Amino acid sequence: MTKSKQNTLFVGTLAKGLRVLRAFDETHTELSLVELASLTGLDKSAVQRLANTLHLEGMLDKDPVTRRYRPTHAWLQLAYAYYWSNPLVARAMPKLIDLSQRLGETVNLAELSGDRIIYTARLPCTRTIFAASVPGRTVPALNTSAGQVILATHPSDERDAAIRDWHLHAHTSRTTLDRAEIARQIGTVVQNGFAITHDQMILSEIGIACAIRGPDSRGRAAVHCSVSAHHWDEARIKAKILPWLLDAANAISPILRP
Amino acid sequence: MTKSKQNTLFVGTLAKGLRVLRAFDETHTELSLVELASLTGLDKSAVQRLANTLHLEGMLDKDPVTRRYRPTHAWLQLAYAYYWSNPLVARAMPKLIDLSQRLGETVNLAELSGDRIIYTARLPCTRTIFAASVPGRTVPALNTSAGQVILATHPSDERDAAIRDWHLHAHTSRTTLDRAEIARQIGTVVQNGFAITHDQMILSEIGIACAIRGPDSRGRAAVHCSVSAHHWDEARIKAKILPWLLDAANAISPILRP
DNA sequence: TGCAAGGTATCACTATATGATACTCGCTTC
DNA sequence: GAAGCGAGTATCATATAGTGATACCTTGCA
Repeated sequence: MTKSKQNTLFVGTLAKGLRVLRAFDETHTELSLVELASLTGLDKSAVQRLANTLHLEGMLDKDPVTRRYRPTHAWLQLAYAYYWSNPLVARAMPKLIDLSQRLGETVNLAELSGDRIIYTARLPCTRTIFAASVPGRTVPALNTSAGQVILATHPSDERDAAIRDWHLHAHTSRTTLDRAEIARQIGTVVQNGFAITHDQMILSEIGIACAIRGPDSRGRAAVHCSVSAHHWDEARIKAKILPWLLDAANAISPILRP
Repeated sequence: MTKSKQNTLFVGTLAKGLRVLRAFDETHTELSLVELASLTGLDKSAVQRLANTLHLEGMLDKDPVTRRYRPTHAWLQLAYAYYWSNPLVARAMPKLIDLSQRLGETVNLAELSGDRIIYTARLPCTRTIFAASVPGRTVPALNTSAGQVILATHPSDERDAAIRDWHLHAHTSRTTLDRAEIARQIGTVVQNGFAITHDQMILSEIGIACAIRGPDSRGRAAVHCSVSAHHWDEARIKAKILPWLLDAANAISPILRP
């Protein structure tokens, strides 16, 4: 009704239910009925039914006193099912663990998802902030070393289109928002085979990434390492981190090199 | 129709859509239409519509050649939202990281969910198997050290009811299925304040757990450590692991001890 | 070449979701 | 402490939106 539904293959009610689930994020950790209604754009009655159904189905907890809804453990179980369906994670995990213990620094598996990077596996270290210690976080690909190193493996026309069109977001005051500058950076990534970025997601953080290539040699994921600028400079990173990072990325890649 | 729907507050269509999502698990990583139909008990047409909707909404990928469905990154994003809604994880994470680096062994945050334990945060080490390296896995509480140590903080009537009624599952040939034996074990856990189990989830694995207590001093979660019986015996565990595990669990507990 | 199994598309029907309305309960506020 | 407000809950007549039977395609196998 609100918008013309595609056709008879589309179940609007289910789509609305998903809107309710997706209303929850890092800034909306528990929501009341009216908050859900305003976030989803659905009317109060609909949200009442939908949220109640999700509650009965074990997808939403309901605080008996405040009447507010929050995600349940079931959300994590879905993630668990996801992990089994993603063969890359299983192949990467042992290498990532090795790498993490060798470096003593935060190590991630990053995958491209549309124009964003999603961190699918994370091995945090002592200094890691919370947002970077749990999996599932997504950030604009162009703003991250992982995104840049993946993009650098793509044909140049796709690359140019991505640099032109993909979304950017200033997570810090020093996030690069200048697309020409990003294009230049990715140019050097193409040469080097690795990417290093500074201060993009949080200040004084350095991100280093190497691409994991598919059988077609196209990158769809990256091994990513995040370190503090207070403890590391580029020279030491290139000497002490990069070789291992490259090794790990290559070991994970299913590519058949002749 | 199939079963009498509760009442007008329940949206059957949404519930069916969730059935489709939950059809995926460790043994069902990608599913065809008819497989989905038989797993969910829904008819082919319904699954067709539901799966198609989930696909259009970005919850299911569809392999263009095999026509099979699989979970998308969105499932992990839900997990990310979950993490922000669970305050325990944020509080526990730094302590768990410390602990993991100090011990060099696999460390988990385990929470009680019905009669099961769900691992909400995991810090794997080199020897960790895949299933134990990704979060969201659930196992019967009675069969795990984490479940036992949590249950040991509950009033004895609840404890007895749980030991009598909760589900068990033999993951290995040596999993304890004798409820009297489990009762005995939990009895000693009550005395000791920690739990140690052998060979319950996989062979030659030793699980050690300490309870995280809520403000009412009731345990709802545990810090859990998993080590190999080839490298550790109980004496060394008690000397080298337990003290740190207890410390971590206490540090995470929001309980106010006088 | 023909069959079987799985995926796709269509359609008339009515069960099912809809959303307006009204009721209840806790709060502030005056 | 009455009045007003905001939020959650419950009910109901209506027609929209999901249903599931059927038929059509496509693919793989014998």
